[in-house]
Amino acid sequence: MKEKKDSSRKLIFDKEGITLLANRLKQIRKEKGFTQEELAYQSELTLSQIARIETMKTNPTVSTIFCITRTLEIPVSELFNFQLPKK
Amino acid sequence: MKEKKDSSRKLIFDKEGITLLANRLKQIRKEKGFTQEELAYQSELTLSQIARIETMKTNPTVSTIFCITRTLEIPVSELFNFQLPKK
DNA sequence: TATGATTATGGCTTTTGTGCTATAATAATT
DNA sequence: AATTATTATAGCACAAAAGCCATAATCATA
Repeated sequence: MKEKKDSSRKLIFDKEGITLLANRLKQIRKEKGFTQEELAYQSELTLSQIARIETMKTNPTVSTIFCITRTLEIPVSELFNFQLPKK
Repeated sequence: MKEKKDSSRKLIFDKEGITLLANRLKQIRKEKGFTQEELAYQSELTLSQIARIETMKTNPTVSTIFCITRTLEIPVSELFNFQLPKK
């Protein structure tokens, strides 16, 4: 039988926002003196996941962000303290 | 052959943070006079996804959040303007 | 320049986010 | 009370997040 392709389905990957987030994370992490590995370990995430965020390879969930900001001891809003350009 | 169970693998679902986010979204959406459907449509998301966020059924990605804050015309940090309790 | 530390990447797997499509439940309005 | 608008829930499919593990690449610094 022919299957539906449903190829119109497209998930969002907001490159601009993800880039801004990546840069902000890298900046704050260094300011706080964490290596990616330390941040990962204390946040109970993997090193590869931290690296993927900082290199914009992934579109993290808010729970992941919450873990990170808890470790960095900053308000979540501080990690998102950037201007998202309007579409 | 016996297979590895790998049952230790657990993804994060930060219920506290997700609850705070849900409440904040609902509040701001109403203040701005959007229905869930209007917010979904203008954000190019589905109604079910907006409902799932507001009812804490999902752990949204940051790209989804970016779409929403663009529609609401607020900084991302405003949606995260809450105090995440430390673990 | 070699060595160690840190960051980046890649394959594979499992779980889950999100789309889609209905339908049910609840709130407003007439 | 009956309609209508809005919100919530549910099942299925697919794409992707994130775990795990290994290795490559880059950066410091002795």
